Amino acid sequence: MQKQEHLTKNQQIVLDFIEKSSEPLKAYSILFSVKKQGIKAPLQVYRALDKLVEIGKIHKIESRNAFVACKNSNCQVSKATAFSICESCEDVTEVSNLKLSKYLSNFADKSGMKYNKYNLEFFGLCKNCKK
Amino acid sequence: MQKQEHLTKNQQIVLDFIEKSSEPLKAYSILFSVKKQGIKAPLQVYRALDKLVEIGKIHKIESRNAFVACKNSNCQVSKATAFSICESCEDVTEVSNLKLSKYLSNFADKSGMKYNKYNLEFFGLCKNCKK
DNA sequence: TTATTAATGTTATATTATTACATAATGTTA
DNA sequence: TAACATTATGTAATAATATAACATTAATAA
Ligand SMILES: [Zn+2]
Ligand SMILES: [Zn+2]
Ligand SMILES: [Zn+2]
Ligand SMILES: [Zn+2]
Repeated sequence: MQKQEHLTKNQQIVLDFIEKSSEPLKAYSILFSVKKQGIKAPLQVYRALDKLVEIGKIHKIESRNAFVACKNSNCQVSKATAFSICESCEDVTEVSNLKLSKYLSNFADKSGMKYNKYNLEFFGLCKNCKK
Repeated sequence: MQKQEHLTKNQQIVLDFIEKSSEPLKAYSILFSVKKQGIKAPLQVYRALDKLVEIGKIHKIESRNAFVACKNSNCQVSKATAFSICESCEDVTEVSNLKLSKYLSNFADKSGMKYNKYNLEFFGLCKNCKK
């Protein structure tokens, strides 16, 4: 039950741009950059972003209101995501750790709530910025 | 090395209001509600929120741009936070689980990055909404 | 006291995201 | 195919969230 094979034109334009970037991108900076490709309004970008998040091609870094391409081939849907964020240079990396994802996916606490999704953001200083 | 003992007037007004609420509150809804107490501008609310987050009295739910009072007496600073969020009724509960917090605080991956902070948000359906 | 830091008040503005509505493209079923 | 439903688009307007800039006052420290 794949979610969607074919991306529409706008979705592809936005995805291409995000995939080329080495850093998280904000919606309006994407908008500015894809104007030459015919995308004119915020809503066109937000709609593409929503869909790309839904199918797991990109993830939203909630604490930064920014978007990154999924670097983890396993993420077919954005339902179990973890990132490490450098508070100095704002570099963001998707954490891909099987033990962690298993631990969190199976996590259950006293609330009796069954979780079907999580997002985890780690903060610290990256190798470069630690020096 | 306590961070701050004494809250200023604005900080106290905002904190009181958040503590009374059973649900996460957004900055502008706080602003609207504390106008009768002399707080007039967004920045006054945002400054109070910033400080309250910094000293761990409240936490920001990043995926919702909303704020909740800390329910975990251990949180002196907002550096290791976890929440469960009902995607139906938007109820938010602070997860207080020693094993989880130890696991995440000690987490290290191949990136070699040392984390000094994290925020985790679980999503699902709460007991009520599951019925 | 003097200097320094932290908080405040106020206005304006920047940034992020959605509503509303009309239209077009695509997929499904008969 | 025709009829219908679903999904995506285009466009304009506006809502919601957050910060910059600057003047002033209060609290702390030397
Ligand atoms: Zn991913
Ligand atoms: Zn860094
Ligand atoms: Zn707490
Ligand atoms: Zn619920």
